[in-house]
Amino acid sequence: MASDTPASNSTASTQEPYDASAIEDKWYRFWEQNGYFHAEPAPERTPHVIMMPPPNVTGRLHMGHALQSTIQDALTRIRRMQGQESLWMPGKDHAGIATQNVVERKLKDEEETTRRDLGRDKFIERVWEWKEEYGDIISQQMRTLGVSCDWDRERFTMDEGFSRAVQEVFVQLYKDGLIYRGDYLVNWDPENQTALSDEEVDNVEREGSFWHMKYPLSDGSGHLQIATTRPETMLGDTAVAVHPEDERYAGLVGKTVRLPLMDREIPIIADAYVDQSFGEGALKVTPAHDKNDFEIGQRHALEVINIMNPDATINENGGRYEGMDRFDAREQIVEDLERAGLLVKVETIPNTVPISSRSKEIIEPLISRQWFVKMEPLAKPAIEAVQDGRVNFYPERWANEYFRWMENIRDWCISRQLWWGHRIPVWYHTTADGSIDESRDFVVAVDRPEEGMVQDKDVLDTWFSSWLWPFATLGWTGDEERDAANEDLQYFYPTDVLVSGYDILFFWIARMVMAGQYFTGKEPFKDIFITGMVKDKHGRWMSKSLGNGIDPLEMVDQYGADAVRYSLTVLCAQGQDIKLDPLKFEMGRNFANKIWNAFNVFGQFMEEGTDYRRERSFEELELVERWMLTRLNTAIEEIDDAIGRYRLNEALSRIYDLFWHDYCDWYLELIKPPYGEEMDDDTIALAVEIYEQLVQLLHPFMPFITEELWWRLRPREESDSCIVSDWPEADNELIDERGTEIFNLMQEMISGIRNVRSQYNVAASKDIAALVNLPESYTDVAQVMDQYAGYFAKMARVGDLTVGHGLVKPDASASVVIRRSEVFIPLADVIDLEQERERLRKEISDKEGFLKSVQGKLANEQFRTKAPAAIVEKEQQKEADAKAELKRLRASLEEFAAE
RNA sequence: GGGUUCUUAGCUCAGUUGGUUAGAGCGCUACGUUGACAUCGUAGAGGUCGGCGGUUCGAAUCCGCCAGAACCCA
Repeated sequence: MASDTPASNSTASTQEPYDASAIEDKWYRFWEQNGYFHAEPAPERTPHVIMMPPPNVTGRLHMGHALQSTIQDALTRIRRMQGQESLWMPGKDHAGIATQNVVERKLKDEEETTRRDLGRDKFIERVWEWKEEYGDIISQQMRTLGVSCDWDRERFTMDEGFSRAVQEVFVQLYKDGLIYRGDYLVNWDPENQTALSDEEVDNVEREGSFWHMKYPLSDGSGHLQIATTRPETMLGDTAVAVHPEDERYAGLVGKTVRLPLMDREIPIIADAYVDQSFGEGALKVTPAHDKNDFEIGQRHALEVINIMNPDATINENGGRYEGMDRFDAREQIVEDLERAGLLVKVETIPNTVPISSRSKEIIEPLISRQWFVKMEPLAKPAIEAVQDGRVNFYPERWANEYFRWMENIRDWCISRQLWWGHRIPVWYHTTADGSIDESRDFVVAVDRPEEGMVQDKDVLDTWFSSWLWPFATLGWTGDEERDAANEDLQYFYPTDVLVSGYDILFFWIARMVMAGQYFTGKEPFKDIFITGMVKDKHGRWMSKSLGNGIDPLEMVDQYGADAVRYSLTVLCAQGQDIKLDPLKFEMGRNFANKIWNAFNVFGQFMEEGTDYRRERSFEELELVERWMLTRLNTAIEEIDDAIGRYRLNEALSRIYDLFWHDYCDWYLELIKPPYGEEMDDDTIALAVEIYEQLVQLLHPFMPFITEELWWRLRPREESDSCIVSDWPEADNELIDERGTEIFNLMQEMISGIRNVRSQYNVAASKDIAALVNLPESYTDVAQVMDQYAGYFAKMARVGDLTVGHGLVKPDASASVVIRRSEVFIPLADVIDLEQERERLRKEISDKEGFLKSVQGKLANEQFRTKAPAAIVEKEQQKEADAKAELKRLRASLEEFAAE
């Protein structure tokens, strides 16, 4: 079964730094070929399902993908190790405009041809060819990150079944009265010549000109002054509006003005929409080219004159400006107005301009016949789902954004004048010459209802397919019986958590909730984990134009996939954006190197092919071993808890700390045999056992190196693998509280001794003596410290340790005070009395400050009565400790003073 | 104009329900290479938690106002 033989448990220790590139590809192939990523309905297990936000087929891996994939993979791997049937469903989005643009550009560059030259069918064929050739690049790139998604189930929004589901959905919504067709003002992208939804338009603040011009009154009694940022739209003006309460214009309402350049008479109307204080207080009304004007036009039954062609040139309604581009026409019109003496002034003002998020072209509002989804009925239950906690946002605050959008929702323009996408399932009768017969009703149906009918030429918004992603990927058809018999759908849906960035909260996440509820009756996921966005190190968006992008593949190449994953995860805190400096990947690389080398500490003593595990009672373990197990088992609970709250950075930091600062810095240092001696098998056994659990805890985050190391720990079954090993469980039997307290005290003493050594520049190789003076009551502590005097020797080069009660401080010794205990370090040959006095004075002064703050609290009657007893007790303990320490510190100082 | 978030060590940032004179990584200083790791170790310096007020026995944490930054929506 295993097609790629894993490494033997080679224990050969290496002196080389860890080289990620040497192992990562191997393990990915191993996992994939052994089917570990694949999930199947398994009634005896609980499923865990994540739907990968499908990247565009045109996509290349960027840091945002890397971050989100890493998080999804970590969650998927954790649940898999916890025994759930963990499905991470990958796929890709056909990305209508983006893909069409890419192929059009290619046609132009390579063949100097256009889609129109080719014709629709040929063009679509070419897009499919392109998709086959290049559409898989991002999936290949994602593999380098180690993603464990179920590639066997990979779906594409244009797959046959998926496409059919999209059409079914359209038909159903139409039948339910939630889809309608109409002539409305839409966001028109002149570059792509298609309508866009409101969400695809970015409002960008720019500096713009504000032209003030005169509209002469028809009766010759003067003129009205009007200001606009888009003078060319005047060609389509059909009224001038003033505020009904504006006294300046009270007498003018009902009169008409003569529209300059067009020589057309248009009425002066009163409408409360007009802002009296803005500009001149008089508004030119162009119902065909402005959203607000459109509404004013409806209220006053104004004529609607469209002056623009789909390519944003002026059409036949624009008089002599016909054929000019909108911006050329603007210049010409301004010039003509000036020549006619009708231009009053030009101001420069900040102006919000709508930009197509696709082409970056300025959007033109245009009256156009399009298909819309009525959103309000869909929004209502989607709001309730979040209110009722059936769907939860992490972090919670995103719920507010969601509500705000949902509550102010506007109908969704879903038709696009593109060729690449799901064709709208609407059919028209034709006349004898083949053109659409407008006198007969259209038919909405997935399949051609009648020979000779033609299908609507437009396609649907890409998001109209991706909002079905959570269930359409599982084969949903909309047919109740068939869906009930669909095991995948029944088992895996609804899903558990969606991981995505806030940039597509409205486009996609919110709409998925709606679609899930409407078509399946269930919310598509329980949790929504919103990540921050990856920015450059100055906090700017990464973009091609700025050239500030950091290529994840390059980083993987340089630091290793595990390192990239580590750093991204640790930096991803609670929805904050990540300001990424490539140097951050050193954190991950260094950590990988650390654990790699840590293996050698015991690995060098291991014999190949030996399973060192053995039964030993907890009580008979060495102190540091019991302490390490206590740390581990305490940490596991905290790690599980953090994961449950989607605080992966916390969980991972905890593992890092445990591995580096507990396991490496203390545990390994203390179990190391003296130079030239062997490590005994019992010690190896436990070191391996703990190391294995650490490696497992780390595996979801750094899968490659942990898989490699896992295999080196002992002989494994071929069918086994770290990726499917059992997630460590906290064991309360393996906690030694008293031992841990004593060990902690020893740690503090060792730190103190090291501090003294460092202060007096005692050579690292020089042995020193130390006397540990303990309170009378610490009989067990004295016994343990005596027993483990070796720890002081190893960690602080204390060659001669005395442990006892009531010990007298030797002359010329430094002292370290820890609560009620102290350590004397005789340093006759090196000690500098004045320096030691200074050190003690500083400690005394620090401690006094501390004591003062504690006593301040305790002196407060309110604190004693109102604070919880446990808190008060804690403060009392602190006071007692501080007093004891001060007493000893002062005594030491006095001794020196006497010398 | 409305909303959200952020402001903590030189830099980048953690800090769950308010309760140790605040933590990490990097950087900095000193020392260190008789074998796990210099992608390292040991020790250390460095912060009145943006400002002002309030609530509270107690505030980096909760509330209000102000200043600055970013984003979303109009």
